[in-house]
This record gives sequence, C-alpha cells and structure tokens, in this order.
Amino acid sequence: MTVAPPAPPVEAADLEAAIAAVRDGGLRVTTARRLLLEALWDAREPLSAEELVERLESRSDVGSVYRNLEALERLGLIRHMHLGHGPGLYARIGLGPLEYLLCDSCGAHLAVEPSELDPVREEIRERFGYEARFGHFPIAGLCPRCAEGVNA
Amino acid sequence: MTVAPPAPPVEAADLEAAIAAVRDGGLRVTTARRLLLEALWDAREPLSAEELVERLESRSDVGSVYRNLEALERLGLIRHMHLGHGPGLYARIGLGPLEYLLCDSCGAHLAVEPSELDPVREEIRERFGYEARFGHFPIAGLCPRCAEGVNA
DNA sequence: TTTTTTGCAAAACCTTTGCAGTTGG
DNA sequence: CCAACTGCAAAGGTTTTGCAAAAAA
Repeated sequence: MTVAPPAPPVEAADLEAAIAAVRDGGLRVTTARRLLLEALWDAREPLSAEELVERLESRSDVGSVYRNLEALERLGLIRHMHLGHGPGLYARIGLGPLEYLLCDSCGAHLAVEPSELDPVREEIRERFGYEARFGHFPIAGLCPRCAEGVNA
Repeated sequence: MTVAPPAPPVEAADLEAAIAAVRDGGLRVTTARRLLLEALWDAREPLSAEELVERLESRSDVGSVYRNLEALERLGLIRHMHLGHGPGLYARIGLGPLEYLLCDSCGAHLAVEPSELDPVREEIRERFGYEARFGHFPIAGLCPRCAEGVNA
C-alpha cells in the first residue's frame, strides 16, 4: 500500500469506462480484475481488501486483490485511505465525498466535500506551506458528541 | 494500541516523577518498567516499540514492552502517534512539540506547538464541531518541497 | 504469601512476495 | 506464442495473547 497516488485521479463514469481505462493503461482485462472492478463500482462506501475478497466469492484471492488494488491505484482509478487503525479501505475515484474527519474516541467518521475543507487547507498553507489532504489520512480528533463527554 | 488516551496527560518532570506516578497509579515498579521509563525519558524523539526494545538490551521483551507502553499510556504518562505507515511511535508527555504535519510524498514531518495549530482547530470546530487533534494522527499532505514538484 | 508482572512462544492481523501454472492479446 | 497475470502458500512486519515461572509488595 503506497502512500501517494502515483497517477492523477481518473473518475471513470461507470464500470465500462473503468475497464477501458485498464486496457488503455496497458494492463490486461482479466476475470479477477473485472470482478474486482465490479465490486469496487458497486460499493456504496470504501471497503477493505478482505471485504472485497468476500464479495468476489473465491473467484480471486487476497494476494491478487492486493496486487490489483495497487495496479488500479497506480492507474488513478481508485484510492485508499486509513480511517483509524485497522485495514486500509479502497474506493473508486468519485465515490461520495472525498475527505474525512475521524473521531479518535468513538471511531465515527464524517465524510465531507473537499471544498468544505478549503478554508482549513488555506489556513494550513499560509502558516506552514503544507498542502493538506484529508482523503488518505483523515482529520482526527473528537466528534461533537465525544467532545462533550468526560474525554479529554 | 488504543486510540484515545484513557487518562488526562501527566507531564512527569523527570524520571523520578514518572516512577512515582507509576507507583501512585497502583502499578508495581519493576525492572522492565524502570528501564522502559529510562529509555522513554532519555529519548530525544518518539520511538517505536522495537527501538525501545533495542535500548533495553534484552533486559525485557517486545511483549512486555507493548504491555507496559499500554499501561503507561493508560496512566497518561506517555502517548503514541502514527506518522504515516510503519510502527506506532511512543513518547513521554512533554517531549517536544506535540502535533505534526506529515508529507505523504517524502515522509518528512514537521512538529509544531499546539498553539500554532489553534487557528486551524478553531476553523474546524466552527465548521464541523470536531475538536481536532494532530498529535496522534498528523495533518497529512504535501510539504512545501513536494508541493512544488510533479506530484499532485 | 498473594497478586502482579515477566519472558517466551505462539498466534493474530494486515500486507507482500516467490513461484509454477494459466490466460489474455 | 509469450509476456502478463493468477492462485497458492509462505513469509514479513507489527501487535496481542496464553501460560507457567519470577518478582514486587
């Protein structure tokens, strides 16, 4: 699981477009890849490699899934994120809001449009020169509910 | 490795104070714990469990080190953070700046005082109600150098 | 003595890799 | 046909856990 997306993201409109992008990328369109793409394009939220394997009903294996996830990410068709501890989660580019806030205490996470975080990003850019991105590692902290509670 | 510090942080002024805090916390002051505390109090930067074991010169083992790190964190004497992939890093409360910005591309990280991030935190609190903390999971993105480069 | 803690070893969890056989183009 | 890809199985890195022996109070 590499850290930075090695290619500019590509939002494939649908499964067909994604398959075409695989072919255009010089990769072969195999059964394992087609099924993985289907699972990713059907998903309503980011999924772990293991969850994806389950959805493949043993028509592929973990090793191949990881290799293919990496390949698809290199093509810029999908991305992965780390919402707290636990396995990395994968999603097609274009699935829902793209950036996250995570609660360290209860694990809840809030998905938001990047534009909503632009003021925050701007503040960070001005002060530190960093171009912050919260789609891979989220903003961590306490959600409103937990911030009320006993927790510090 | 739990996510949220289960006790209010305690800045132990020195090793003696830390040892006292362990005793006051109802835990026994064992050789393994004393050595671990020494390593943590000698450290100039956050260390992984494995690095700590090395510094213990086989006078303790990984299992005990993890158990004791968890215990010390529960007491609020130390904390841990995740700077990118790789092992978690542990540091005594009070060691250097407390919050981080991490570069997704080159892995460099910038440690800053919490007060420097207060405006950012404020922005986030106003918009989302989250109380953001960047001492456990850092702000991720691109550092000034990498933001210049080819990388997106 | 009693309870906590240790060291060791095994396992759990997530991910990567080597390899020989299979498949897409 | 042949390079790319697959499934399997083994291993890698990090962290957790069971247990009998050891040590703290």
